[in-house]
Amino acid sequence: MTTAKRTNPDRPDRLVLIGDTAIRLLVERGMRGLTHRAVDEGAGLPPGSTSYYARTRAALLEVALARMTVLEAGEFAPALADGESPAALPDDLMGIADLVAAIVDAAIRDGRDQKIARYELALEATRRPELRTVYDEAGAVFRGAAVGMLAVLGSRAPERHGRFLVAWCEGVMFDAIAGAGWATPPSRAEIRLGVIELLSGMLADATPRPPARPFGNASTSDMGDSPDRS
Amino acid sequence: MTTAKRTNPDRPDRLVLIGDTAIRLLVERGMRGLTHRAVDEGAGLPPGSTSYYARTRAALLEVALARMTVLEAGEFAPALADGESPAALPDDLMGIADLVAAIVDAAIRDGRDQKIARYELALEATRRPELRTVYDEAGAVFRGAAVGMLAVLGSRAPERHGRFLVAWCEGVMFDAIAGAGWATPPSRAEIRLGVIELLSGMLADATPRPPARPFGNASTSDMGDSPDRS
DNA sequence: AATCGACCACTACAGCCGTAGAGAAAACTG
DNA sequence: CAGTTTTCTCTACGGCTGTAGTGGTCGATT
Repeated sequence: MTTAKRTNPDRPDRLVLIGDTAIRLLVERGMRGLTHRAVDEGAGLPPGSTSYYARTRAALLEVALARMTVLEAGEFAPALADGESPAALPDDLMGIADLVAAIVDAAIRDGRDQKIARYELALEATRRPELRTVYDEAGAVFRGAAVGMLAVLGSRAPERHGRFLVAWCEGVMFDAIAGAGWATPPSRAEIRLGVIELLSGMLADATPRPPARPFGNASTSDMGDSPDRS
Repeated sequence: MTTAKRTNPDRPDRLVLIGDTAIRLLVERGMRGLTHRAVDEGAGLPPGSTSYYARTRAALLEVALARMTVLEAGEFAPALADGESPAALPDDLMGIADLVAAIVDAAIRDGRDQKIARYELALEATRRPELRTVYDEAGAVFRGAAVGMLAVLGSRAPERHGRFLVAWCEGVMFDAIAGAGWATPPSRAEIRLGVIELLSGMLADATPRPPARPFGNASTSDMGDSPDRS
């Protein structure tokens, strides 16, 4: 429907090259620097190619966003679940703090460009509903994992706590990457401390012993994955 | 030095009109929609006016950012300090939670446009050092207040805690405004709960009785928890 | 009162933008 | 190997963008 002409999997199509270049341009020059011709040039493609694969500008943005979703999914795959078993997630506070700190620290240090491009597209999605959809789906996965972890820890409000945990991470990352704290980003140890404090505040009145079953009792429906999924 | 021709206070100059219009365009159409001619049109000025007051595009961005700094300062003035007495800030956990929740809630609900423009400029500042400066100063004020409040509450690491409190707020706001949680922003009560949990987690090992002296305007020097640079 | 200088409106121009379409090249079919 | 369809390259065009410059208006100065 959008513009992706060929989804043939046996050719790693120019679309991913165009998407990667678009993301790079977004980071280096912002929304104003992302143009069809700039992508052609930046990707070493013959002039007009981008204009052919993404006829309109909206289509070009969708290509970039789609590519970014793929990249981000691949980024969290090793951390969240190697196969698709969420049981690989840690189930104690310290383990979760380690994991979260590792993810945030990595995002600040190595994933800076990724994040800037994401913010740029998030802002654009403010004005383009068609981007919003894709964007939200990606976020739901992340949040689902957080809700699941909070549930395992015995939180009495895993939905809200998971959401605020994600928000905390997002805020720390934004501050360190694009905010006023860019000059002195927090160390990984500081992040870890922060996560521990946040979680222990949330769990002050948690059920004393976390339930034995992996995940599964969040207030609303989706929240992550059921224990067994085919 | 930048481009502000006239800082004469007795004429509320076209510069503020231009700045306001630039901010509005930033929100409605993004960076790509902010052009000299669009500002002329949007502000009802004769064509060429914006191009005269802000000869280059960089100058136009600075006008917008300067105006936004003023607007934001005016926004927090009633909440933070009417004169400049920080003693008006609450000094107990619940009072602070109320204040923070009120600020964040207001930002999400009434200050959405303000925030979007701010994010847009923050991203641009990633690539323009001259914007960075102004931007950071505004953030420092906010963070300073947070550090002060945490110090009053007896935090053992007010620098870090204040910073993470601000980051938490920033994350909640971003999520609700431009992030995946835009559809269901948290209620003010939920935000309040979140702040209380965050603060109580930070203050688990706080000094039992908070010090009596009001603040101390912790800029960067004194109370860092880690051996950091000054 | 004439001059002068600041302030401002308007126009010009070179360059880049999104997008469309015509035609070349390649791939596929028989 | 001829024909046909798909995939791509290249060029064109109207419109918008940043920015500089030119001349006009108006108040202040002497």
